[in-house]
Amino acid sequence: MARKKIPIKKIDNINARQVTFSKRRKGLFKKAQELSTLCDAEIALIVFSTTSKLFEYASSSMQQILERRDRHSGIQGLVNPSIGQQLGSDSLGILRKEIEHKTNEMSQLNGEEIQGLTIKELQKVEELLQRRWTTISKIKDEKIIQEINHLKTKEAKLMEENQKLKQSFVREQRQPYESFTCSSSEFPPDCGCLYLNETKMLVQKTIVRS
Amino acid sequence: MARKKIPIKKIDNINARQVTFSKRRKGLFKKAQELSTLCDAEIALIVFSTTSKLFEYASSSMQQILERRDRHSGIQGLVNPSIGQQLGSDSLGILRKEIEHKTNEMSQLNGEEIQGLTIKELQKVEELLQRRWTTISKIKDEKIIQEINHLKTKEAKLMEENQKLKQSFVREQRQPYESFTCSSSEFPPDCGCLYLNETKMLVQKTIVRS
DNA sequence: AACTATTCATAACC
DNA sequence: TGGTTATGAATAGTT
Repeated sequence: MARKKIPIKKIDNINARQVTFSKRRKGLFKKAQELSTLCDAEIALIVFSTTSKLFEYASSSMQQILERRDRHSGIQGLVNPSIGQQLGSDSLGILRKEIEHKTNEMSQLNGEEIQGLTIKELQKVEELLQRRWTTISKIKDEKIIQEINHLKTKEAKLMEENQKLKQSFVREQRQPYESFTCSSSEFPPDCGCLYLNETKMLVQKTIVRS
Repeated sequence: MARKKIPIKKIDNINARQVTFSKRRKGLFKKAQELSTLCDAEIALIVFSTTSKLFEYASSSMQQILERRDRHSGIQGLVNPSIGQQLGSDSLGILRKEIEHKTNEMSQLNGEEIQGLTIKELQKVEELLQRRWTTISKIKDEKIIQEINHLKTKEAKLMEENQKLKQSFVREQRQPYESFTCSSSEFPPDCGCLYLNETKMLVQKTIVRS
């Protein structure tokens, strides 16, 4: 964009690259800030130079934005949509909306009047937000577990009915019905295993690192 | 930057704001990509629109870049980074104790060394811990959803088998099988709840601060 | 760091 | 939305 057009590929000359990095980085950050202001968008920008120096910009709090992204990514497309639309998906849909709503609520509280607060007030708000988050998190977990329990109940009923059907065959002196699905060994059915895996990952994520 | 210079402040007209957002966002992402290519920089860009839609760019892997940033911001060697990957057999109890131990370790570490840290360092630690929390929370959710999906799959299979059994009755000129409901459906002590408790303990020990 | 000659991005208009 | 254009901004090369 200047005296000459340059191809968009890695600049060979180290010095030129360094200069370009400085100039363009500055431009990029300015653009990010402008977009954020003009359009009321929440923006996080992280840049590592070749020399591993870190530059970052965040329209609000970097921490907050990354968390928001975590949640956003976490909620999307987690549920297998091909199976059982009739059952759990509605409650999960509600759950999804609830989380979204609460999250927005929090964002608003954060963004609005934060400038006029004293440190003590900020501490209180911080505490409040933290508590709200735990509450929401708890509610969410409970809902999901309700869903699991509901499914387990249904499974149990189905299995029982299934069993009785098979027994009916036997009673009727028929040849035993040949089972064709549900070799329950293909997937560890029990929560013990789930819990184990969960815990393991938990340990890794918590302790290992940095 | 066009027909007229506009002031950098929130655009009032909602429609105009939306248009500007689209255009400038595109420009911003292009610039980010160019900087990354030209200068061999690692870049992550996260944008939330006013409508909470997420747009993101990462020169490599977003997760990787965020982790790199964590590492960069984090205090090095604060936590003992060694724990075995092995974890063959049973021993929920052992695992639980290990978590407890490690968690205590962390608390102690936090408590002991906390005096020697500057405010900036404390902020970084705080941010790191919170991000870890969200990460764990996300992983947990994914696992639980997996469990739900698994149960749904199982349910579908059972229903199918059930259906075929019933059809067999019909084919055999029998009276249609009469559906029934079963009263007690017992599932094992719920892993979700157990896990949840575990998580909350961890969260409390991890997050409580300042 | 400045300074332009250029190219690029984009505000307004369709 | 999706294109066009006149103009303001960004910047590559130079000093």
